[in-house]
Amino acid sequence: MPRSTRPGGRTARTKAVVFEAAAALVAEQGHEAIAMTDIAARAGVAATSLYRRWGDVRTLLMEVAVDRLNADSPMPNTGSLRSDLRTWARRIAAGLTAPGGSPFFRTLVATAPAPGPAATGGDMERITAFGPRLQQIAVMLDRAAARGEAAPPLMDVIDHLLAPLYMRALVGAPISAAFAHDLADRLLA
Amino acid sequence: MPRSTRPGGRTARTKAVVFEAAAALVAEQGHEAIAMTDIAARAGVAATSLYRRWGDVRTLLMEVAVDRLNADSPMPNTGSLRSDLRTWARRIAAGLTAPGGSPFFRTLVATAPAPGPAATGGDMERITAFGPRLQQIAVMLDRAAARGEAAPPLMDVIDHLLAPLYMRALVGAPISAAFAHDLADRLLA
DNA sequence: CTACAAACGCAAATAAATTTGCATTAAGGA
DNA sequence: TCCTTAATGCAAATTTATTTGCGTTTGTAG
Repeated sequence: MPRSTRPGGRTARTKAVVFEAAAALVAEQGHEAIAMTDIAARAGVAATSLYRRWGDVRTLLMEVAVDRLNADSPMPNTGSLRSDLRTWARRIAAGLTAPGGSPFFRTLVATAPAPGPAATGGDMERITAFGPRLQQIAVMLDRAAARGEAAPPLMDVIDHLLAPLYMRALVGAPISAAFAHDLADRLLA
Repeated sequence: MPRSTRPGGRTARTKAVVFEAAAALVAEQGHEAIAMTDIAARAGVAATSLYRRWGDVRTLLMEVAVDRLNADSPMPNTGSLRSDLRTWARRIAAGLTAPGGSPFFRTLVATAPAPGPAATGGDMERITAFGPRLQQIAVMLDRAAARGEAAPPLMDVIDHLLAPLYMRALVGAPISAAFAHDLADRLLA
């Protein structure tokens, strides 16, 4: 299987092997016990290079987690919001239950810098990692609104679709496709 | 304000100062950059003792986080499930928005060992830290059932009350009392 | 093809964390 | 009160992580 996304530069190449090594370690043993040294050894690159490029393990692991979580699949566009949300929720559920799915979300949470002080004004975009995902949801909702369907606010999708799924991933509760399906329906009820 | 929960033993005394020091550090700078050394210095105890008692920083921080999150307030018992859930949700919201509230949940998530492999069977009890809380909810639901009220399953409370609240805490989204209130109502709808 | 600069590897130096051995203190029971 | 044991402090030893200096490789522009 040819890797399309790996243009020339040596830089990109080493980044690829480093990310692969780090991701493998995260999937295998979780983020907690991983040292910069481990990743370097597994990737076959000098630890020095990792320190120079990413500074510390947390930064590197966070980038890896973001990278994995944002591996974006095209948004469903079935013609009805309900159907769109269903398949989208199922897709997220599948991603979380996949081998090494939830470890990356756990890693992101653990490595992401603490959110700002009060958090009085903004929405979820404080964690930039979720930016792309939120954009996708917004597109889906906008399309529905354009069709004349009643679309829930973005924050509702976060609270009642994303939150239960991710929370279950965090604590290791089962995440079935049926559950994702029900969440979508419940959101539109 | 006298601290009632601090019985004699030197052991308990040092544990208290260590927990206080660790909690203060977590509240101030988050869990990510805290070393065993820092806690020892702040608590005024030898780092050696901390290593001997807790082994490593993660273990200690996790215990501290659990300790804080389980500082149990008595469950509301107003006579109606709806009212109970409302006040209970608001109480959690208040705890999360309080200074240093969400950092402890973030710490727990970051330090808790990765949940078991498949997670096919069980419920949320895999993370033992939530055990007490879940017990409390179960009591509340049982009381309602005993009164003849229709009570939602425990997992629904987790998915639709706890999840949105804690998820918002994780990402730094605003958590208002009104929001908690609405979650309770929505759960019973 | 050549020259340049960024990224890299390696080894040494440094700094920090963690362990270990031993003396001391304090709690609880006889 | 005295004795026993667990917990602690302290300093030294050890390991591990991180930084630094320098020469080498490798893209890329000219």
